[in-house]
Amino acid sequence: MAKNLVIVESPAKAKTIEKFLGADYKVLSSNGHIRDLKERTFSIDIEHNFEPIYEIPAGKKAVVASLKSEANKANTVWLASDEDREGEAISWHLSEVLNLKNKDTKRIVFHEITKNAILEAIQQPRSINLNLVKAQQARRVLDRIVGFELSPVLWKRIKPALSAGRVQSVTVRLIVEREREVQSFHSTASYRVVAAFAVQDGRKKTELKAELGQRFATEQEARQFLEGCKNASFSVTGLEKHPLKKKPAPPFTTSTLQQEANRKLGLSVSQTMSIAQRLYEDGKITYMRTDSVNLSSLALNTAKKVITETMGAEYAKTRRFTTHQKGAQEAHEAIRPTYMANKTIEGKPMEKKLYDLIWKRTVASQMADAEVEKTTITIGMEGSDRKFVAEGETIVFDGFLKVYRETVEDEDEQNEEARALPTVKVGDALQQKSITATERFTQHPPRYTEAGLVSKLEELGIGRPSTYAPTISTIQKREYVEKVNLPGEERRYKVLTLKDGALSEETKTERYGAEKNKLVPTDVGMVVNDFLMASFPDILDYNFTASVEGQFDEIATGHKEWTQTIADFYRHFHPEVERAEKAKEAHKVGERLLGNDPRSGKPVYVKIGRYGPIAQMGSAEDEEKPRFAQLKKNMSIETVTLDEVLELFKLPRTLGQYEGHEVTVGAGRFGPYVAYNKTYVSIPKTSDPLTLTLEEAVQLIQAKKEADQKKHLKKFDEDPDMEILNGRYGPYIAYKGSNYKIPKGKDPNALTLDECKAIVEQQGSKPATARRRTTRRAR
DNA sequence: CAGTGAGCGAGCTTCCGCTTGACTT
Repeated sequence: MAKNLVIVESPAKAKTIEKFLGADYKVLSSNGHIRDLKERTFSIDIEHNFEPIYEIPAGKKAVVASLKSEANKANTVWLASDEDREGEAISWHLSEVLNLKNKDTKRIVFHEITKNAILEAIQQPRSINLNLVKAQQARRVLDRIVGFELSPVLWKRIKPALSAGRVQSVTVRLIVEREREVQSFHSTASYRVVAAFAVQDGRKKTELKAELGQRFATEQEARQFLEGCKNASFSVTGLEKHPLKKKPAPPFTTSTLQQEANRKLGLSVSQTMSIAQRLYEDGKITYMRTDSVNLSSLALNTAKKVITETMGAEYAKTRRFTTHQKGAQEAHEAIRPTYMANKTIEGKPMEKKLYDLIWKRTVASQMADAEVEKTTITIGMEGSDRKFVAEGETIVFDGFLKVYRETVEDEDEQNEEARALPTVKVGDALQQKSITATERFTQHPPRYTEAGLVSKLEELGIGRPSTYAPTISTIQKREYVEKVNLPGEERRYKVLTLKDGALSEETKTERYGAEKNKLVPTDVGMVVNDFLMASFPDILDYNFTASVEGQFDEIATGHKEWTQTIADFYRHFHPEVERAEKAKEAHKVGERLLGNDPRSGKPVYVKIGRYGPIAQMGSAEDEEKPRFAQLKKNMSIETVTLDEVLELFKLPRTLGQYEGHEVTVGAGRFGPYVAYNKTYVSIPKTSDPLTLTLEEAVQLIQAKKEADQKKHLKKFDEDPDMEILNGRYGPYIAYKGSNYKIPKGKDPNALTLDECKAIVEQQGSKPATARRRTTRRAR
């Protein structure tokens, strides 16, 4: 029997550590937190000093039970959760729940999973830091208060099932504000002038391209300048060379890994995390949720060895990086290969690629600076003080660039690939080959990618490595933002070319502003954001998290009582909630009056309805009930016009009678449809619901009837619930709202009721329970 | 996956941070 029980947070970590510690130690994991505020209810007793009401979530009962029994058997329990606020709280909850207070219990910490680090930690046990635990409790309670008091206000004032919180609401704000910047951006044009000169470089003829140091605001100025160049002579007036050193980027943290995996491999934030998780569980990389750029001494040494052996000693340079990020807690190492000597691994293609990225980034971070010579050639024009400038780079020593180059997001054409320039000397006369002035446009700021957003959040100190991916998915699930591909637009631009003494003009077209996988706010996102900004400016402030973090630090150092901090916050926050809840305006939040219907004179609004953005004609006080119409996908509350909305009210239309029933055309959740005697038929995209005739509608109805007949293959008189249907994917069994697959090789028409029952029995009610679980989780 | 189609309405919804697991057709 093991005398010692060590409890860590992650099972993969437990496995590794057990190997280091030997037979006297059993290592188990808590799988993160084992206790939390009760689900579904507020669970903070405001009246009694904000006393939290904790519970062990259903999913954690089994873990807790097995920890309890092992703890009872052990002589000493070592609490080895991470060394940060959350980790300290995990240890405290363990100590409470497993009833360890009267036992020999020791708290230990380590930042890296190496044998030395762990043996050292065992030598330096301490007790649980209760101030740190209180700081975590304050964090937890504050988040619950904010989330559970704000969200219901949104249900009441905007629409049900929305949510707000310290992290997610600010994240949405970033996207909304960026979108508004994009929308209000006005592009301006200017003319960029580039000259190509013929140069004799040693024995070969080559070309030197240089850009005029200034752009022209108008075509006329550009034209004038080119005219002036016709007979001008050019010569080299300046030649500067200076050495430049480039340093490698630090090894990966969660956010930089997400960033680079997105740019280099096209992975989404959550894809990156799940692939990294597999690598971690296989023991191939260190922990993937970290904000630290620190590497263990073991890693530093082996990196040096690998670099020296494979590339030469001049390529190695040991570097220690330090974190400057706001709120970083550095409980783990940076993300790195566990064994630096493994340049490649076995695994699925994406696992290999992500590993390769991590390996290169880590190794590069321990390599020498790259040495570059930067050359700047200035070209003068006789009789003018305008100058052309050419910049070039040559690599003197590649250093870390041999292994890894960080991708920079950079769509600006000015920064062309740095290249070597031909050899010239000051005074050389240059012959012009061509000079062009090209119309260029300023560009709006780029919309956020998922990874770009994470990096912004990290910069602001909002959220943690473990929550970046979930936060991004929450705001998409709530439909505050969506990931879109924007095709961009075409535009025309002018090019003026001076060649062989003649000036010519050409108009070209280009596509611009195309964006892939970018985040844009929905109508609901914008309305919710505007409402929160107006009612809770403090919570939505980009510095809110940083400022409460400062207070949590004071609690952690024992300078403040946690209940006092929360009481101070609650005292001014709660009245704001009550005010925002009560404020009874005549119209709902986010409503916009577009004008009046020219036929009825009734006012036409757009707003957020229970099921999303809608248009409303007439008001609730009118005798006649108002009419509603759902906005189409591409419409936005902020920009839609009265005429566009009036189109929507042209449905439903009545087409006439068919076999004694009224035939109407409506627009529903799934697009336009024909309704007739309680049956509904979707209108195909090829027909226009506004001009559809009665004859065409009847055709659709008949086609649907036929399809329905084919659909019901078999019914059983003894059990009307059991049916064999023909679906899009072939025949299947439908029974009490669930569908079941017919086993291969069976003739669906020959099935008996008993056989069907057996199939239902065999496949069980699994599909229904599975579905329920996924939807529950989707909330 | 397999069908869906109202009317602004009860029910119920929600936070952040630690960690993995499992319905696969």
